[in-house]
Amino acid sequence: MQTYSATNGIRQTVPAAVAMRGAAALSRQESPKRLSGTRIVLARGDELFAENDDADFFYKVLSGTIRTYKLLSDGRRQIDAFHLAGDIFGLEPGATHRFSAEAVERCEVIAFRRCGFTTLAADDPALGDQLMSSMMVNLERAHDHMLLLGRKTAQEKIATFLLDMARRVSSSDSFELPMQRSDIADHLGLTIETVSRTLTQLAKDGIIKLASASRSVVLCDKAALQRLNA
Amino acid sequence: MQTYSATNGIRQTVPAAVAMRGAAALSRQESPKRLSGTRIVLARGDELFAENDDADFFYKVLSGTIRTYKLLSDGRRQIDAFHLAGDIFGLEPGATHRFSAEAVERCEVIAFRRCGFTTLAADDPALGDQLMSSMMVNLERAHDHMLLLGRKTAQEKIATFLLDMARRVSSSDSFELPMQRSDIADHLGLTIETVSRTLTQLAKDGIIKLASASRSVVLCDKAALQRLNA
DNA sequence: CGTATTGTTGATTGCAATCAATGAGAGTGG
DNA sequence: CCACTCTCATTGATTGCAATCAACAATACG
Repeated sequence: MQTYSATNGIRQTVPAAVAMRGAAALSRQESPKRLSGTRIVLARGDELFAENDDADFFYKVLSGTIRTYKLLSDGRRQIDAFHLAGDIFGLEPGATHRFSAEAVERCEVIAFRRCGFTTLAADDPALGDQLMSSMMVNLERAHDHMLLLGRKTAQEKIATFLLDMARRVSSSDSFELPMQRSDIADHLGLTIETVSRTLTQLAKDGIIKLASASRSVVLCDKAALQRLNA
Repeated sequence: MQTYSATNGIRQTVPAAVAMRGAAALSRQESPKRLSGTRIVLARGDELFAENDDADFFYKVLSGTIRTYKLLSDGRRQIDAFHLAGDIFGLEPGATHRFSAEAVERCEVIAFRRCGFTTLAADDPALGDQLMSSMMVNLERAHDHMLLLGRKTAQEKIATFLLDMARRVSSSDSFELPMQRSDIADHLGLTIETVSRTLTQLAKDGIIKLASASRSVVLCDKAALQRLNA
């Protein structure tokens, strides 16, 4: 069952409009010859799938940002990754998803029906390679992130995060963070207060600049950040 | 270049015997028809590969325990996984390994030469599925572990770890831990002192029993551990 | 313009890290 | 066989980083 987290924290059924949009796109675009996906548009906060949903599809981001996360029974959340344009996620070894996925901001994604991998690879070898490669990239990012979560200080976590986001969302050292402080906190294993304090401190030190809106960041001293990153 | 960590912490070239054994096995076992690997035997502490080594091979554990880990420049270590019999690891998106691998105890592994994935899958579809599946399992474990590292307390981390090890190394609730406290600490993002204290406390609470050698563990109250795990 | 949401800042607490010392085995050589 | 050493583990005292508690500011939104 598709659900999303409403702002009040209560889980509700996805608006019918979202489900319909998906279904319409499916019938319109599906082709027998080549693996093609269903285009889905998500608004900020919409849920794509939840933990324990059937994993009949996996996804590729066209635009926007998706967060995938797991929850503990008392509500503590760990965002294991932010998926940006081009990223593939949601491929599972079992029949159900082991984490949830939501739109951080307005997103377009393509849903691919999951099928036997070899059949798929035989049908389209390039896609097979791409999928395998994407799994390996996701795993590599997970390894890096485990090092961050297990062994880095708050300052080091923020420095790593900023460098990583700069590399992924922008060609320059100036960019807009797509997510809010609570998302950053739950990704880095911190609280929102610590995220805020640490960013403020880096700004005071002249290492970064924060705009008044505080979603836009300029990396003034990348070398200093990289020193915190090692 | 293959190296291993000597007990004094200085990295040395692998004993010629190990390298030779591998080479001999390779020429003896390699067959053009079916993908076959090189059997390698590792002693406790031997290094299989290091970060930035060429990733020409990936590995499957036959027996024993392998730890894969990353280091920060100042020596802080994060063990991202322990690999037990049947586990596959070391497959990389790039040309080099992004983490190191060492034997926690005496190990037998098979090294498979890495080659284009589709060629491989076309050659042996079952193996292709197995590889993809193993990547997905590794990624799933990584997700679970990120939740642990980012959001669980010391007690919860230990509880999760014990339940996981029990499931993987033993059919019963009584088993031997293959690794020492420092390995557990670097896997869970704790110090050895905290690992020790937490295990002692669980024993005092009657939830587990530790033998004098303190490597052997009995889970007396699995339900209590599972409560800490959720 | 008022309200809800998101972000910042300050005071204090608490969990796990650090510092320090001791204990328990395993292996070695006299 | 028994000191001796070395590694690994435990336990205690104290510190410190980030969490928690609390209040307020800024921004977005209907």
